[in-house]
Amino acid sequence: MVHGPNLPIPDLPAKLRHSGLRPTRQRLALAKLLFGRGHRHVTAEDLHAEARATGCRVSLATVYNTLHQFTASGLLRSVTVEGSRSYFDTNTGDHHHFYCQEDGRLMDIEGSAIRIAGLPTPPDGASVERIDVIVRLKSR
Amino acid sequence: MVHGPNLPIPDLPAKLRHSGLRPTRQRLALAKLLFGRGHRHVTAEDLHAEARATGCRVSLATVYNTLHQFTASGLLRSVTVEGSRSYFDTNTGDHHHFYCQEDGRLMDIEGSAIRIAGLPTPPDGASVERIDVIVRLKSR
DNA sequence: CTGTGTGCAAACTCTTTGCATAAGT
DNA sequence: ACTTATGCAAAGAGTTTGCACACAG
Repeated sequence: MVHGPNLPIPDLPAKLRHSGLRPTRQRLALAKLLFGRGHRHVTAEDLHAEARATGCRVSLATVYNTLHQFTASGLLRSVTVEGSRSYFDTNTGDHHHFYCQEDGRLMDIEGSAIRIAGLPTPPDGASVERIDVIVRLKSR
Repeated sequence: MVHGPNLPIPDLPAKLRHSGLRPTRQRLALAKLLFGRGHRHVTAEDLHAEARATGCRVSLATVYNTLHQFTASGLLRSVTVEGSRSYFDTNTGDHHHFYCQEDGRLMDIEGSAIRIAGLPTPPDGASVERIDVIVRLKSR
């Protein structure tokens, strides 16, 4: 959790403006859902459904556009765990994921918790951009 | 590399039969491309194109079916690196991947090379099925 | 023969795009 | 006003499915 349950909502219009995005009604509504409290992992469909449920009229295309704009601005990070769906993660810091295959849920693993040793040097001319660790879970 | 460049081709019909799959012309042709020499990372499109190039008449649907059957039988393993494409890996042993984002190429990292420390205990009722490490590369 | 596998084309899912309309500054 | 964002619907990529025909045992 980044904000406690009842802390003041961060200044979302400023956050968007700071990323060069106009704080439109739709973007603000989506930002509120995404950043309003704690970290989240959402798919476009998830967020679209949530937005509609809270009465915000927004199209799925706009949700996709917005998620990509937020990702490009560094407000979100995308997580790939399986082919079909794309997940977007409000935690843009150093961390990894548990992935529950049964229900398709993601959980953060603190980046500082995991230490990776013995990584070979990358091929010539290439450098490491990021390391993603996905711990796939099955229910026992 | 698992077989040297000119070692005898493994007994593919037996390999398939052992997995409960009838060694049909198409499956044998695909198995030969996949397992004929060394480890490979292919997409369905890749394999389909290769098969056609070597004169094997096989449909894309059959390539998908075959890749999934091989995966279910443990002859292949699927690797997810980004939403759109699915990769299939002939290396079913313990290992991880370099992923070159520019050209979409995968390279194996020996499983014994990497050591992961500090993994938190999985949530209650869940156990670790597999850990995937993807080292994303950018060209420098 | 008998049942499994294959090819084709159509369906399906998730995602992106084009263009007219609406909204922000 | 002027520019950027949105909605809709259609297109697009990758993958899957249904069914008649073909082939392996």
